[in-house]
Amino acid sequence: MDKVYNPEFEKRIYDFWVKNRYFEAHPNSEKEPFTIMMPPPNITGQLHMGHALNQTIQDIITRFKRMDGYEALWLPGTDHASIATEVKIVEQMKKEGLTKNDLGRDGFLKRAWEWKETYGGRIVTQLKRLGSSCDWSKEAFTMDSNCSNAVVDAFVKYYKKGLIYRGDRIINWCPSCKTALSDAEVEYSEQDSYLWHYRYPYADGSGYVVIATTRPETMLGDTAVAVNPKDERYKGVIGKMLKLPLTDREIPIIADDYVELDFGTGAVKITPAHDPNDFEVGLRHNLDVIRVMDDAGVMNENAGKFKGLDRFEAREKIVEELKELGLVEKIEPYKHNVGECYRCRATVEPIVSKQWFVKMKPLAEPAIKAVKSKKIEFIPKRFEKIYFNWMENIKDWCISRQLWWGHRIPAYYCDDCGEMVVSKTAVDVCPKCGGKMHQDEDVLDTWFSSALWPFSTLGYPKKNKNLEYFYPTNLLVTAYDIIFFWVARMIFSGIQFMDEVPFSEVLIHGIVRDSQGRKMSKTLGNGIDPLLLIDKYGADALRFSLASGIAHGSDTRYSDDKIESARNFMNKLWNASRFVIMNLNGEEASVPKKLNVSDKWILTRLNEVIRDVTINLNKYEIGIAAAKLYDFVWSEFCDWYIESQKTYLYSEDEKLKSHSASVLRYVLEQILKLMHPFVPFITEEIYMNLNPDKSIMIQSWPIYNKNQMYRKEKKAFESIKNCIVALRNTRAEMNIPPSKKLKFFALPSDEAMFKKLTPYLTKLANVSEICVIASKEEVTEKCVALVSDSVEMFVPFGELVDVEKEKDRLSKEIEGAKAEIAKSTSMLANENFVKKAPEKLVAAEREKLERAKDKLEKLIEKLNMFN
RNA sequence: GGAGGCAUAGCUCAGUUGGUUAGAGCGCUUGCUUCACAUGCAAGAGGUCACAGGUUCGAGCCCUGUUGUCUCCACCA
Repeated sequence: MDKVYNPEFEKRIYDFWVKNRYFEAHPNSEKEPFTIMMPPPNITGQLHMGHALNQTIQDIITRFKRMDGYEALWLPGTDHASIATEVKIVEQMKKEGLTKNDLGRDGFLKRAWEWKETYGGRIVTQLKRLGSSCDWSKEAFTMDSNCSNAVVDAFVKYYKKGLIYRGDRIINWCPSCKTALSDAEVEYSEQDSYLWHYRYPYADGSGYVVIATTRPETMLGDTAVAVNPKDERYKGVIGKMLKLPLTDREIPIIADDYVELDFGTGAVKITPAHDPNDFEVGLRHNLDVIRVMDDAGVMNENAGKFKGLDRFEAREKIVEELKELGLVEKIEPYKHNVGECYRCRATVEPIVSKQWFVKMKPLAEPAIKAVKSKKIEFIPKRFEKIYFNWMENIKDWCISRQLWWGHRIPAYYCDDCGEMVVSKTAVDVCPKCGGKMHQDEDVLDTWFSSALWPFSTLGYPKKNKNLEYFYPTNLLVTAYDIIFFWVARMIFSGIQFMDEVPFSEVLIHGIVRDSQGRKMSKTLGNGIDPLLLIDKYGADALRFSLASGIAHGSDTRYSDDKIESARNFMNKLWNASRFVIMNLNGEEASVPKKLNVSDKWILTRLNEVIRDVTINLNKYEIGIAAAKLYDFVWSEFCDWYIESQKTYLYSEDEKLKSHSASVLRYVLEQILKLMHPFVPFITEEIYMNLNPDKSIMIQSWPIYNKNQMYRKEKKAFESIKNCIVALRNTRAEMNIPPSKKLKFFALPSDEAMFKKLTPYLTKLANVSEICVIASKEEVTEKCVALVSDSVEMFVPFGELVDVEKEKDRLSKEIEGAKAEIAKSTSMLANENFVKKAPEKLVAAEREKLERAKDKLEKLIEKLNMFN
């Protein structure tokens, strides 16, 4: 083994795992399944830190469950990402001077599939570098035949149940992508703008009404002005006609509760074709719907002389003309939220258009119930509130997209009579009039297919063994940003088509921010490429740094320090293993019958860690488990156990050497197994070094063994640790060089136990001689005295002792002991404490007080020795 | 407008159901090339647990309020 940890073995090991098909899961009646569906990354995607975190968490859980005896399936795949991919390809074509229409639908799709073949696998290759143990034999793609069948099946079933309809509604329109968007696909951001106040003159010339608007260009589509029926200011004018400026139309003043009394002027222009609220008002009052913009956001023929102008140019022009007409009352600076397309950032335009919708209320109801009844639990729980809030206020889901890349809507229209048929298979002839049928041009929202992911990937709608065995799945692991897009929709889809919720637990994690806490983004250029980190530090170091310090649902920060620290930990594990291996002489990992105090201590601690880490992992407390392992491996196994064993390993006694080597190997192998889910590569490399051709990833998870719990020896060893620390401490304070061997007198409380522990003292505190005494009278030299629970130590430093310094030190210790006594005394003097606190605690407090008193007494004696 | 998170050492964060003198990593200071590891070892400095109340024998933890900060949802033209 190399002296320094070098993760170059990662690729070899991953290939080994894949070759041996260790990641694959199959229906197995002997075992319970544990299934995780991977959130499918977009085929346009490049691995980023968010993926790395998401993958690390899923892989830790999958590997743990696999070792813990489950048939663990982690099913991977990719998403066709309809809009994102189409945008990318169109951009690419633009560079060649091509447009979608140049290629036509078939030509474009051919190109899109080629693009998918070229780039779609890139993200998958990248995921593999993280060590993800997913079952690649089941890899799915949202547009493969399985998933596409599921989409068509779901659409038709929804339609037959009356849960999908087609109609003219106001939807969010992206004039740049030229498609409808769902509500979830619009992101709002506050922008500086103006609130324009205009005069709309009465048709009879008797004056005017002032309206306020943030979007002057839509005025050309106004079909009314609304006021609140309770508004005294407008009591008499309801029903009167207004002359709509810049047009030859007249529009009525109507009364509607929707209008707020105290905002703006109390009079609102109503544009049903370009505002969701106005659309509703329009329905209530039977108003005309006049679209003034086309699909590209350019003013259309209804805009009169403004036709052909871009919407923002039109805004300026209209304001200018109104000014000239003297109809502008005032212009106030105003901040308001503007909706943007989540893909291309263009300002979204609410537009009335004919689209397909999923009726949400009937779907939301059982989906809410599923979480309320705890069939599904969110971890942490607070995200359930967010989920309920969304589900309870949900509006119908616009699912049609005016794109080509995606699942084409399985609806067919007759060219002659207009008859519509929704069908799983192509319909060429109209069942009504025999005319020619053509398929709907639109495709489905990309999230329509992802909503089916937990069962479409397992072969739905075909009944099969995988679906039967692995569905419903156990756990979904995702960041909080796609709860609405994805998690919620999977829940109602699962209930709808499988009659069962798709998973029982949803583990929500945060996002990875930069070292300053900012979101990583392309525009900020603060993104960190995980692949570069893997090259530099290794995937294990990246995984461990991500796993450390994460808590359910909270964000985490990336920093170079963190990953370096993780890499150093890998180096520590590597070198500890190297040390153990170097000292092996054919020993197996075994626990001898007769154990010494250090063995009993490390075994006790090992079992405590096994118990705790198992509990933590079962609760998905990955950050806590990682911290416990880090501390145990570094601060206990390496710093104390390995160090203590040197006294045996460097002795001449072959039996002692061999005994120590066996236990070291045993504990190390248990550690490797506990660490494996977190850092699979290094643990596999070391394990195979110890056990050629045996893979660690298919070994059993360590089991807590209460027969290896030795409380007395644990206490004894820990107390000797304290003595050693005290000696080192004193040495440092007294400026005694570490190389100088110490001699001292010891007055132990339990002599037999103390004698068992002296070898460690000798080795770890660099002590040459310990003279066990029965009474402090035997100490004649000038000494530094140390008091601990189990032993009093008198260290003759001779000339090196600085009397004043030592007196200071003792005085400080005395102060500490006094403070402790004072606190314990007052606690015990409190009747309520003695009466109400658990007996165990009161007893512990009494014992503590006794110990402190004893210590104080001894310390005072010591101090007196100097006076 | 509504909902939620966070506030603990210089920085990043732990702190499980309330119970020793509140911990770790990084950084800082000091000393060590001790035969697994300088990606290391040892020692040290550093905290009014945001603020104000309350519950309790006991509060970093539970409750109420305040302040700061971040996020999500809704959206009044």
